[in-house]
Amino acid sequence: MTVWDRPEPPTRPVPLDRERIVAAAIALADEGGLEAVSLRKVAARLDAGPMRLYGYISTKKELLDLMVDEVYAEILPEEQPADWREALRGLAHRTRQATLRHEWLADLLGGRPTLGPNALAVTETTLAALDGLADLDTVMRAVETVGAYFTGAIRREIANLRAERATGLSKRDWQRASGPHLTRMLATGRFPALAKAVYDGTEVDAETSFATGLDWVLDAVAGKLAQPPA
Amino acid sequence: MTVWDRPEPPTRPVPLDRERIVAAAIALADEGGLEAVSLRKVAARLDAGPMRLYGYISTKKELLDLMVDEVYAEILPEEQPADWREALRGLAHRTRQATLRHEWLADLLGGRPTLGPNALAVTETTLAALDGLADLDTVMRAVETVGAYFTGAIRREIANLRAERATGLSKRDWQRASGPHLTRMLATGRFPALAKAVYDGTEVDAETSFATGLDWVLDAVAGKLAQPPA
DNA sequence: TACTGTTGCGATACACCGTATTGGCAAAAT
DNA sequence: ATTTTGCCAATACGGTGTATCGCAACAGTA
Repeated sequence: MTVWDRPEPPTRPVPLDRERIVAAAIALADEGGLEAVSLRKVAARLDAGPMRLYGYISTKKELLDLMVDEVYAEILPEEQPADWREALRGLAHRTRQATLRHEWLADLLGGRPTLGPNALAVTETTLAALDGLADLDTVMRAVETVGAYFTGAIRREIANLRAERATGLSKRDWQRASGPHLTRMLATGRFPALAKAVYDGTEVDAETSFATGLDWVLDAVAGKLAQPPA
Repeated sequence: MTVWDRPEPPTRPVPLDRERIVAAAIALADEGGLEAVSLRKVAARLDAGPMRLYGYISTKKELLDLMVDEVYAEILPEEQPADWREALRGLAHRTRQATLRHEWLADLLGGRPTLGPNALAVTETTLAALDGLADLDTVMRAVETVGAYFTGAIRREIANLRAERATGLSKRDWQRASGPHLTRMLATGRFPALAKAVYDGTEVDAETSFATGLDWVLDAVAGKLAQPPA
């Protein structure tokens, strides 16, 4: 009896933990989107039966929450930002970059309150950067307003990106590619302003558009933070 | 043989159309959320077999798109708004109200480019209200920035609302209700700014918070629209 | 060492999903 | 009256999340 035909021992089960499970789920999602994440596939990637996961996770929703919080670790700034504006701008851009790396995050962003440790840490450093600049309510509103902006902007950006990817081409050709549908609609003449926008609009790249809108919002916040509490 | 025991004729199949299908789907979603919408249940509500729907709809995603566009009909303003600010503010508030009536909309908002006729009509009147106030690129950025804000804000509001509903109580009791988890986290002292925010923060109602953030963003837009094109 | 209790894992099972395929039946056409 | 056509229902398939259950390996005790 040689070594190589000795029957495998029944595959000593590799010990599992949340980290490994979450990592496997993220890998699947990065490769095939959120819809490629099923408990069965996650388990298979860890050489385990599906039910095994329930020892570490109580539901699929919980797994999704853990995935999100894991990505928040990438969003946490390396050092406490210098001023509030840099803190908020950095947060927005890091969130955007993380979402470009993990597109599935766009489907989850803002869908549920983020209470994981990493998300809390992100919120903490953000609040700390704004501490004392105005009364608490104003600070909260500032953070939430900026957060609402970049959350929505990122979602839209990913949505457009996917649509372009699906039809195959850039927004310029998009009017044609997006099918007869839109073209026909615009041709009806019922949407003159929209037609002008589609045909005459400059194609701006997503990042600058994101950054510009962000600066607008930050300008607005600056104005409100400056005012003394009523 | 009397009338009432005459055997039913084999249930003359009610003729179907997209409208009825979409209406049934929306009704289901209003009652039980998006996860209550399955082609089987929609069909059942119309006394039809599931496969029957495929004569009018080619995929479930398409049905969801149709549902969204149907709600955009509620968002369309009744009359062309007077000025740009009112146009954008109204759009934001109507979208929010529609989402409060159809909470599932929050799960779909911003998830996909909206190309249905009603959504296009909404975009059209919005663009028309801003037409000529600045160069096209600036106008587009204005619309997109405001849209990103209220999209994100609405999603967060619904997410919080669901969380509160799940734990049962208001945000004030939420720190306790949200389970040992958050409380323990805050008690670690690793999140001083966040703890202060949670414990000392005023509870502001969602609508004013939404409106305030919106006004900030509109102020910012006003500043940019005022500037002459570079 | 023999036996027993416990624990954790795998297999099985259930209800449901979106959708492809098939077959029969009623209406329309010949 | 017969054939053809078009639509609808039924069936089927491969997937999903999760409850249940039985077994096998280990721990502790006599």
